[in-house]
Amino acid sequence: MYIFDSVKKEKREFIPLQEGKVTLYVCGPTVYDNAHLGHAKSALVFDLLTRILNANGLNVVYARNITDIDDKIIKKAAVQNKDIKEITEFYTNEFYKEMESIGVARPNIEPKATESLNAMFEMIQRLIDAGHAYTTQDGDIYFDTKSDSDYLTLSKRVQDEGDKQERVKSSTLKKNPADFALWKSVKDDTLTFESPFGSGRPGWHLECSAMIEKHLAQPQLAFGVDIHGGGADLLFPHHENEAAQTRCSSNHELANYWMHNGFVNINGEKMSKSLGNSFFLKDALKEYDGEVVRFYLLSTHYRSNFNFNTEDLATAKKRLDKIYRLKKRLFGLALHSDTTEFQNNLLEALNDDMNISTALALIDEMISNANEILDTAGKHKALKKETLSNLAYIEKILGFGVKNPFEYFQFGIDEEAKSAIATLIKQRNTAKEEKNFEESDRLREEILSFGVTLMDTPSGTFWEKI
RNA sequence: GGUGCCAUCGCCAAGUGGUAAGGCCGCAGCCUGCAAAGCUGCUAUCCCCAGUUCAAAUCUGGGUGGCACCUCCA
Repeated sequence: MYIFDSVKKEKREFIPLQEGKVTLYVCGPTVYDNAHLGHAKSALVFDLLTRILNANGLNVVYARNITDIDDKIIKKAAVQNKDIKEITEFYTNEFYKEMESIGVARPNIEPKATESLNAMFEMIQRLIDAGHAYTTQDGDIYFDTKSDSDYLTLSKRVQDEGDKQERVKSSTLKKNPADFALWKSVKDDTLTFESPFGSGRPGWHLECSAMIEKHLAQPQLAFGVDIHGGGADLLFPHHENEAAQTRCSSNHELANYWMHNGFVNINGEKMSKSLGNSFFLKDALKEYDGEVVRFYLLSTHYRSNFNFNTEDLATAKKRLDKIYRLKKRLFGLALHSDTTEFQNNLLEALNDDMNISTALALIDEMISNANEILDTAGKHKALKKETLSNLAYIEKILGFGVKNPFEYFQFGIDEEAKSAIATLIKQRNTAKEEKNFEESDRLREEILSFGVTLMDTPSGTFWEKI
């Protein structure tokens, strides 16, 4: 398998630190609001990565954190006049539910900042002892970026002392504008923790380093984890700072491979609070099955910038529909076959830095071939076996086609409408038997008004949500 | 201002030295009572200019046009 390492900026063959095992850490959400499409994209990308690694016979230990200590959370709690914990628990659950709806499996480990404080304290102490951190007069503790000669080697930024730094009105007590907080001494009591350094709260960058050390790292290895991932915006300063913390407090570098997924834009613009164009996952899920959203967000290479729009989402649905129609065609059959050439090719494509486009092209080709043969030789048992096996493989490795195909095509149609449609179909079939096509066409128009389409097949008349 | 990324058919999107995958849309046909679905066929020389090479969408240089990060951010 090959992975593009966004720090070395090249595609590298993936060789795990320990044979047969992979440690993966991905920066998770700060739980103060619902997940937007960007969160979904990131979760989806690393869900896919995990599946591919598994398919290669590797045992993946995947950790994704929940940041439940943050100024934004405090603000939200204040605005809504709610308890901090109420906010974080609510949005953590929302996150889990939303991720589940797009087929993202839960990571093995989901550490929370509030549950990892001791690990952070230990790391701060070691940084202080080693001369990499200092305490200011007002009790804040900063990482001394000047003390790390490898600082900025990750993002390959040029240290500039110039006026650029001036625009950030940071604490004048910092030795260097680039220094970042490990511990913020806070006097208010909204969200503070007792520590050996007094009361306050930890800096954001610290939690990831500490969690990796606590849950995934082994001191004897050259890196804390095999793969560290996150959104492209995290490379600097977040990952740069994480890397510095780990480098200076332990005897190894943080990660062997770095992976950063591209951004999701809305109509060509970055999603942001200030632009007011955030697109929440839950809104997309009102219109489309979660798997359609999954398919759409995954259908473009993970490193590319992704421009979200509803037209392309609808197009993605049409492509996913083809998988489900083939599944519907073979519904109820329980046949098995050995690994097929298609499956080998699919994995090979995904092993090349997750080349999803090639993978989807292979799937389309497989579907076409299967449909063609099924059209002409309906009793082709060997092909059916092979096709079912291929569909099962697609489900497992990509998470496409996991639902009951009939239910999939009925997304958004309520029970009342369903029974009404069923009645009308019966009436129409009667009319058809009587060769009363005028009446059957009239009934079809009536059925279509439910926003569905009809298909007459040898095994009966079916409808699908358009 | 600094750093980096990108520019391929109407739209989405692979390919990164060997002569342009795939999907959507469109057109023609098969199938169908008619449809829908499915199937078949058809549709680009890769932003511009110059260079390297037997050979470039792919490498180099120069343009033009987008975008991202440098501040919390997936």
